[in-house]
Amino acid sequence: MMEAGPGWTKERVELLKRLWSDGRSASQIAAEIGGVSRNAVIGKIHRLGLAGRVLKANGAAPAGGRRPRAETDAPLAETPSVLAPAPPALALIKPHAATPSASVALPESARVTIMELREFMCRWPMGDPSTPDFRFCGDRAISGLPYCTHHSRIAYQPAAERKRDRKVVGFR
DNA sequence: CCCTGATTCGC
DNA sequence: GCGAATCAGG
Repeated sequence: MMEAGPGWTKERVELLKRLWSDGRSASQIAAEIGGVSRNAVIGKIHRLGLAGRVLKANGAAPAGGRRPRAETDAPLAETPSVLAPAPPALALIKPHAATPSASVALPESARVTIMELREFMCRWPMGDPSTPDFRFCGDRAISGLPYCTHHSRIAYQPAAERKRDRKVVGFR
């Protein structure tokens, strides 16, 4: 008894396929199946030919991919960074009234001033820039993006998803 | 700082 | 075939 080395049995592969097609991430699947790492899951996915869950008709950038194992010391090319998400309505920061008032009641949970903003903090504006209680979200931002996961979803809503969600989000 | 999948290559 | 290490990117 006790299967010592549970390889990719039929059942495990089936579970893998089901979870993957269900939209679960590799790490989640790995945790679900157990005994395997996220890399193992991804590797198996590829060997099964299930990779590329979301195919882009445009044949967009391969997104990811290790270099051909050579020229490790290639000069860093400066990426143009064309991404300009344009925050909801933050374009009018008046120079006046930037003084922090003391009698302002604001939740201390993840809400920071511009001085407290760090690179990995969410820059989602909260409140009116002209009022003293103007703060930023301050939650942990996605690396490379100015917003946290929650606000990134709001800022970068895909056209397909935007159609369904017609709720006005507004800042808070 | 966290995460995602993609690829390579020794085993 | 397997998956850790590494890579690119959000």
